[in-house]
Parts: sequence; C-alpha cells; structure tokens
Amino acid sequence: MSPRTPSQLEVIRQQKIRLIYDVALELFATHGYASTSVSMIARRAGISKGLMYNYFESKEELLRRIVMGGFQQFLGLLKVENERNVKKEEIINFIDENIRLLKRDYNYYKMYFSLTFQPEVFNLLKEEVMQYFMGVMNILVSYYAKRGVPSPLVKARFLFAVFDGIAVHYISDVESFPLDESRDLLIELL
Amino acid sequence: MSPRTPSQLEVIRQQKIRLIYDVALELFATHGYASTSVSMIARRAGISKGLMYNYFESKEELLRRIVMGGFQQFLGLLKVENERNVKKEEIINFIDENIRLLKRDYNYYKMYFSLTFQPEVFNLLKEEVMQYFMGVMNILVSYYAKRGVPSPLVKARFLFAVFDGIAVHYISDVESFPLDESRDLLIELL
Amino acid sequence: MSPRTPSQLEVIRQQKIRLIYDVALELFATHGYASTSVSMIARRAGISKGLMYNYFESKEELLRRIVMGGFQQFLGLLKVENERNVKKEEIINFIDENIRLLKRDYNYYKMYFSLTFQPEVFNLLKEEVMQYFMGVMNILVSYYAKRGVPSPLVKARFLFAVFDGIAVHYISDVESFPLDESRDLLIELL
Amino acid sequence: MSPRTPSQLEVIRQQKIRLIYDVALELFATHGYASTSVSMIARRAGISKGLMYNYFESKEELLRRIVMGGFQQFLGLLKVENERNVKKEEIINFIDENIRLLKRDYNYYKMYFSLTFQPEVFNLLKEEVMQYFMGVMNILVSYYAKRGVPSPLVKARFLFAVFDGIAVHYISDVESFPLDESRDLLIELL
DNA sequence: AATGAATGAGTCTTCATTCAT
DNA sequence: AATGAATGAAGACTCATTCAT
Repeated sequence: MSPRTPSQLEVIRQQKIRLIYDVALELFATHGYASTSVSMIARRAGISKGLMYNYFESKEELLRRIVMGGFQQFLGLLKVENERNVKKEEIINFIDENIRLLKRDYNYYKMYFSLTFQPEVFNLLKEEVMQYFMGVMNILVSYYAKRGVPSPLVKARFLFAVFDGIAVHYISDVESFPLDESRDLLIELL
Repeated sequence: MSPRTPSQLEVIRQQKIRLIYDVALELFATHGYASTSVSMIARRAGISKGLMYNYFESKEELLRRIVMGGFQQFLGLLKVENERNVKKEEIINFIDENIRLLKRDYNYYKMYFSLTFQPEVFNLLKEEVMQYFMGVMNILVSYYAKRGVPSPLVKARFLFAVFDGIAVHYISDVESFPLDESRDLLIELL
Repeated sequence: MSPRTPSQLEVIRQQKIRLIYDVALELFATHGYASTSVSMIARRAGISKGLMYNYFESKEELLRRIVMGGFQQFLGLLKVENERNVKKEEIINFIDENIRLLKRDYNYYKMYFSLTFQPEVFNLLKEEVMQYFMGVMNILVSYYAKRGVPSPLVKARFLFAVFDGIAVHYISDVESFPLDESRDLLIELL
Repeated sequence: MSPRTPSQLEVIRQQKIRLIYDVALELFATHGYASTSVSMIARRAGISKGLMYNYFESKEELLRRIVMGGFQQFLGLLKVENERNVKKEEIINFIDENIRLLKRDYNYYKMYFSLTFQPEVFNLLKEEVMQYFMGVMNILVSYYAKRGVPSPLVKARFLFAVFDGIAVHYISDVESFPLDESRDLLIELL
C-alpha cells in the first residue's frame, strides 16, 4: 500500500494539534499551568504522551503557542481609524469586541489571568503582553487627551483596570455575573 | 542553662510558626503555590524541613492557614453601624481600608489572586471566600437599594469588580499603577 | 513510467542499504551507539524511520551488520604464504595494510574502539573479534617463534597492543598524531 | 530525641557518597556512561533514586566527580625533579606508577577509555585531559630532547601511544595479558 | 518500497513526606 | 523542639519500534 499523501498527513496533523491545543487550553485554564501534567493532557486527549512531543517541542512551547495564538485576536482588535482622533464609537466597539471574546474564549481568559500570577511562566509572554498593553493604552490615552481630560493616563489605566475587573469577576462566576449590565456601566465611564 | 518554661517554649513555637508563615507567604506570592517547594521554604526560613511538619500538617495546610489568617482581616472590615442604613462614609472607609491592606499586604493579595485561578486549591477556601463575598455584597446592595438605584445588585457586583480590577492591576505593576487616583475615581462611582 | 524490473529494484535496495549503512557508521562513530537515535540516522539518510526497518531488523542488527561488514576486510588481511614460515615483509605488509585502513576507515575504527568498552554490545561481536585476534596472534607468534625470540607469545601480544595504541591515539587526534613516523617505529620493533 | 550530631551526619554522608561513587564507577566502566541508568546505580547501591540526587546534582555531575577524582592521582605522578633534565629513572618510575594504578584502578581506566570514544561526554573532561596530556608530553619530550633523539616529539607521542595500547589490551583481557612483561618491553624502548 | 503517526517503556529529575536520632 | 537522610510517586521528556496507509 502506498503511504498517505502529504495533504492527508497534513489533515491528520492539524486535527491532532487542534485536539491537543484545545485540551491543554482547558486544563491550563482550570488547573493552572504548573498543576497540569503532560499525562493529564494526553489522557484527556486520548493520545499517548509521546505524541504530544511529535507536535509540540515541550510543555512550555505548548503553552506559548496557545497564549500567542490567542493574542493575535486581541492585537487585531486594536485598530483605530486615526490614532490622533479616536472616536467614542471605536472605544465602545473595542470594548464590545473584548466582551464578545470574553464570552467565547472564556477559557483563554481564565488561563491568561492565571498566568498573570505565575511570574516564572509569565516572563515567557512579557513582551507580547507589553505590546498589547501599550496598544490599548495608546488608544485610551489619545482618546482622553483629545477630550481634555486632566489626567488622561490615569483615566486610561483606570478604565483598563475596570475592564479587567469585570473580566476577572465574570470568569470567576460565569453563571451569575451581570456581564452585559457591567458593560453598560463601563461604557458610561468613558 | 536551665530548661525553658512552658511559656517560653510557647513563645518559641509562635515565633517559628510566624517565621514559616511569613516566608511561605512571600514565596507563594512570588513563585506560585505549585512552584514553591517545601525545601525552599525551609531553607529561606533557616529551619529544617522536618520542623515545618511539626507545625503544619502539610504544605497544603500551610497554605490554608495562610489564606485563612489573612481573611480574618478582611472579615473585620465588614462592620457597619446599621445594616439597613449604610452610610457613604462607611463605604468610603471600607474602600480605604482595603486600599491600605492592598498596599501593606501586597504579597497576600498577589497570592490570593493567583489562587483564584486554581480551582483545586481554591476550593479549599470556598466557604470563607463566599462568606466574605456575601458580606461585601450585603453592604453594597443595601447601600444602593436605600438610594433607590434601579439594580442595586448589578451596581454592587460592578463596584466589587472594579475594586478587584484596581487591585489586580496594582499588584501587577506596583511601581507605576496610579492606585490613589484610581481610588478617587472609584469613590466617584459610588 | 513503466514498472521497474526486479533487478532495478534490487539495485535501489542495495543503494539504500549502503546509504543507511554509511550514515549510521558515521553517526555511531561520532556520537556513540547509545547516543545515536534511529531518527537521526533516518533524517541524515533522507529516508523515513519505517524504511530503515525494512532493511534492518533493529538498531542493534544495523550495528552488528556494520561491525561485521568491516571485519571482513581485516580478516582478508590475515593471509600469509606459509603459516610455518612468516616473512618479515609479510608482517610489514600487514601493518601497512592496517595503517591504510586506519586512515581510510577512520570512522570504523573509532566506532570499533568505542564498542570495545561497552561489553553488552561488544559481546555480540565476540566470536568474530576472537577469530581475528587469533589470526593475528598466530601469525605473530609463528613469526617470533621461528626467529627464536624467547617469549614469542609475549612479544606478539605486545606488538598487537602497540599497534592498537597507535590506532587509538591516531583516531583521538587525527590532525597531529604522527602516524607514519609511528609506523616506522613500530616496524623497528619487529 | 536529639538530632544526630554534625559529625555523625558527615560520616553517613561520606559513606553514602563513597558507595554511590564506587557503584557508579563500576557501572560506567562496564556498561558505558550512556547505557548506565540512574535506576541501575540506585538499585546496585541499594538506595532510592532520589537519594542519589541528595549527593550529586545530576548523573553528569556524578560522572564528572568520578573522573576528576581519579585524575588527581595521575596529575600527582607528573612530578620530576628538574624539568630540564629528566632522568631515566624518573620515566621508569612514572611508568611503574601508572602500571600500579592500572592494576589497582582497573575500573577507572576502563571507564576513562570508554569516555574517550564518546565525544559528547568527553567534552566535559577535555580541559583536564589536555592538562594531563601536556604534562606527560613535556616530560617525555624534554627527556628525549636532552638525549639528542632526532624527533623527540614523535618519539614522545609514540611512547605515550604504546603505553595506552598496553593499557587498552590489559583492561580488555585482564586475565591473560602479559602486563609486567609488556612493561619491561616498554622500558626497553626508552 | 515507503511513509510518518502513534505508542509505551524507559530516561533523568523533583519533591512532599516520613522517621530514626 | 529539631534535624536531614531517605523514600517513592510523579513529572517532563526520549526513543526504538509498529502499523495503517
């Protein structure tokens, strides 16, 4: 019998990668990175430990790929029409997109916040996080500066913190946290 | 040297317990619970691993005692004169006390938040967390209800989330997060 | 394309076997048998791991075949015209042939000596090694006995040891070991 | 009960270190470094795997300590009264001391030679080996130069190779290799 | 003839915990 | 009260080998 074609193999590989990726994301989110063993990931994915290493160089690389993969989405949200003149609708839209991702990629947020508090691991991601952080700050500061707010930087950091507070409370209690209402209250703060 | 009296021994015991407690808190905060080994704690405290087990049943119990110990302080902040008629000054005072603890017990907060994202560990504390959470909510809901706010529960949860957002951003960037200004903006939201 | 004829297939087979054989020899020599993985061999040979198992039953069999293959050459050097009357020229010729092989099949020697010090692996080859060893000894002992040397066996073993000493130092430092001069000094010892 | 005194502990530690050291040396010598697992060492030493790591940072450090420990002896043999005027007796004495060590520390030699052929591992020791090699060469070259030998360097390298050849054949066949007679033949070469 | 995804036993290493002293 | 040697289960990772295609 002839070997599988390259495209067949590629399909198999992508499926497996996706599978491992999803399982790992969920486990990292619920148990934390350090407390999630490669064995757990393999068991939950229904594969052998060895196979994970066919697709990911190490547990750490798996984490990095997951975090970076998710980050792309967030970086994508940062676009504004004119950096010098950020419109309120753009901010609102940015918030709403974030809320949408928060609902959809609930696990990703959970994992992301949990990493925030594990300095050793977090250092792996520092650069990207900084990039995103600066992107958000630029937009917000520009927005408040244009409107003559006395301390645009303070206001910007406050707003960012408020958003993350909402996110943290939401992912800690998805069932009953009033996310949409909180979003409205957040918009009022702009 | 004459043998020590029982009370002297008790003093020594308490000092050692405090020492272990402090060292462990700092390490849990900076490295995370899972990444802090008992050996590290013993080494940093200048004692043997065995001694730690004289005072604490296990690493997990050590964590539990640390978290619980810190919690007492927060529960102490919940007092209001009249539950039915919460005054604005009381809320402000409550916030300020929290800010004070946030500055002082920075490590505790850091550790606490990191646990928030590790359900297994967090479950150990669920009851106490719930108790505190309900206490805060009662006060805030009562406050807003009295003032005729349409959705006091929503407003209360929002406010709580905002506070935690500030806390999270502060402990992630103690150097430059504008904590006091954020406190003022928070007060304005009341 | 028309299907290949059986003999064409056989040529392909032989080429692949040779390829694997050569790559493996080099890797075994430079990294050691235990530290050379089948994956490395396959990658360097530009084939799949599976294919290697089409031609060689196992990594161990691959080693055995390599060692045995090389051995044939040495056994071929053992011929003398008359076992009872070994001439000096024949010994010199034998030494020179060995030197020639040492230069040419440098990797083989390197691998061979490294195996010498791993009894488990070496046991696989014991019989052949013994056969060669006895062949060399027979010739040398006969040579020295005929010349009335008091302890021909001792002299023979010494000479063999000297040759291997030269070989070992040569393969440990190909760049600067004075192989040809050492050969001359060795001849003087005869 | 009071804890063991520091000196009691030191005795325990030294015994265990010695035990692990000896077992590891023997196993490295007979199976090779790569093929000797930490489990094997622990099993043969009658201890747990974990304990090995109380005394040695890693398998590699264990190897390094063993090799370096043995090396001290060899470096100790290099002393000559006057580097400019090396006496024949000194060379003979040096050879005899080496022969003595070869007999006594048979395993060490075996391990040493096996490492010689595992480049990855050998690199760890390169510096020390070089130091020893240069020491030996200095003495031999000086010896031959003083005596007006045409190519003292060649003669020195040859002699060194001869000694190692004897060593290699001896450790490959302790039972019947004529070590003492070979020593005499070696002396004749001086 | 040829592929490489997949496995699982085995590797080195760490660490919470126990226990004799 | 105090020590640290000792354990063993578990962790991340590797690799010879198999097998469906």
